[in-house]
Amino acid sequence: MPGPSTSYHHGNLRRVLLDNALELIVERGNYSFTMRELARKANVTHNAPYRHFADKNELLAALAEEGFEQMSQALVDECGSDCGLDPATWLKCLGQGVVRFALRNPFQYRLMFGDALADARTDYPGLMKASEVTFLLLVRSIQECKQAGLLREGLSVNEVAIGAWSLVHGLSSLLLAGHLRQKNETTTHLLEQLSHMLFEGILKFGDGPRV
Amino acid sequence: MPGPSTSYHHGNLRRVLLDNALELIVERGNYSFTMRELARKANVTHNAPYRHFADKNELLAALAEEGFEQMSQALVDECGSDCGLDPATWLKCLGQGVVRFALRNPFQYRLMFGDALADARTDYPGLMKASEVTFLLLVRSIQECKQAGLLREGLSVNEVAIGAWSLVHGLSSLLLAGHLRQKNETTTHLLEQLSHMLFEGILKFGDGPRV
DNA sequence: AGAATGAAGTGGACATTGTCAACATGATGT
DNA sequence: ACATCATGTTGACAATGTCCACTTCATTCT
Repeated sequence: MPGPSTSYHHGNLRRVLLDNALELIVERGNYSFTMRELARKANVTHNAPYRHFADKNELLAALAEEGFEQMSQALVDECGSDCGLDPATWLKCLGQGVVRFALRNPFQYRLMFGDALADARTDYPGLMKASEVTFLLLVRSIQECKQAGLLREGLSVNEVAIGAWSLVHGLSSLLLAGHLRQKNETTTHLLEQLSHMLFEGILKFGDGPRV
Repeated sequence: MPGPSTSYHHGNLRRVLLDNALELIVERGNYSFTMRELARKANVTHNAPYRHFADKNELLAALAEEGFEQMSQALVDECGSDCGLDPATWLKCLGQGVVRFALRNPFQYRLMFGDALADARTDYPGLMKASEVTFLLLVRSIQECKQAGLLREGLSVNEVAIGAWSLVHGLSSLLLAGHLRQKNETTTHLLEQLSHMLFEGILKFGDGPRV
């Protein structure tokens, strides 16, 4: 039963903490919130949050994990969960989907790929797992390209996957960090040009998917 | 005169703070050092550091700025400060130089491109300037390519610059974050493959620089 | 030369935070 | 009915960032 809000046990604290944390991150553009602050916002004493997260990093890791899950979901929604007819088109959709997700959810994306967790990332198996699932989507689309004989000679699936991820993540990252003057070109135009560039680089017959 | 270390005025505090901060960052892999800690390490009272940096962020920004300056210097050292004979070779050298700098100075690179400063980046003009100087190196090499008639039809210098930066920064970032299993392939082999991929994508005659 | 100004460092006070230990509450299972 | 254990509470403590008033010293102005 959805609880009497006055009960001794909150019953929903973990979720509330995560939601409030993300809200504060978005509001302020940084990770400066404190655990005690979260406790106050949830009408709970200063130590209650620590029953759910050992420290702030563990909470951030949980947020990042959810971010990967949302991104995977968004990609499947937009591009389907496997190659339809044309694997190159699938790859293109996935790549552009990543950038769009980043622009739509800048703070989650930063959490997922940024250095807030840095080397500590490997301490959170759930997070590692969630990120690998996402990566695998892109890898599979490239495997399909290879099987369909679309890749240039001498290119391994792994190399192309790294190249595609680098391009896509690099663009997202630079856009979010404000390193790129957005100039006149709309983002969608830019996405088209870069997709084209990549496909010229990796596909046998250049020119990318004929859509 | 280089001072008696016992004098009331430290005389060199700013530099010492920066050096010690970077040392702590490298040691711990995060930005958890405190200002008071830096003060103790420099044999100075807890408020002295604030005469040089308004807060921790300003200190981090200063470190990032020096990082950009070092990277520019490294690139010029390795690749020269302008196109020698072949602009495509220059571009290739610069791109690979960025990745190598990132791998050599992972913590500085994270500081420069990571989200420690995030949106606050624009608050530090010196940092913005230093980063633009670095970016300009790559842009100039691409302008030279364009002038030499090497670029494919329909590709603007700006678009190619964004593509090249994205690829190069994305790779560096993913490598440092540990998102890529390094697998068998040595990094240098990977760099060659990705360079090749990019050049196939942007150059008229594919195949990249003939070196 | 001597005074004045201001940059750099000191010292103390205070609210806030993370952390630890002991305790209270209530849901769950046998 | 009772024991157990996850969840939340309470109180204490050292460390931190921040504010303010004070000191030291180098530079500049007259």
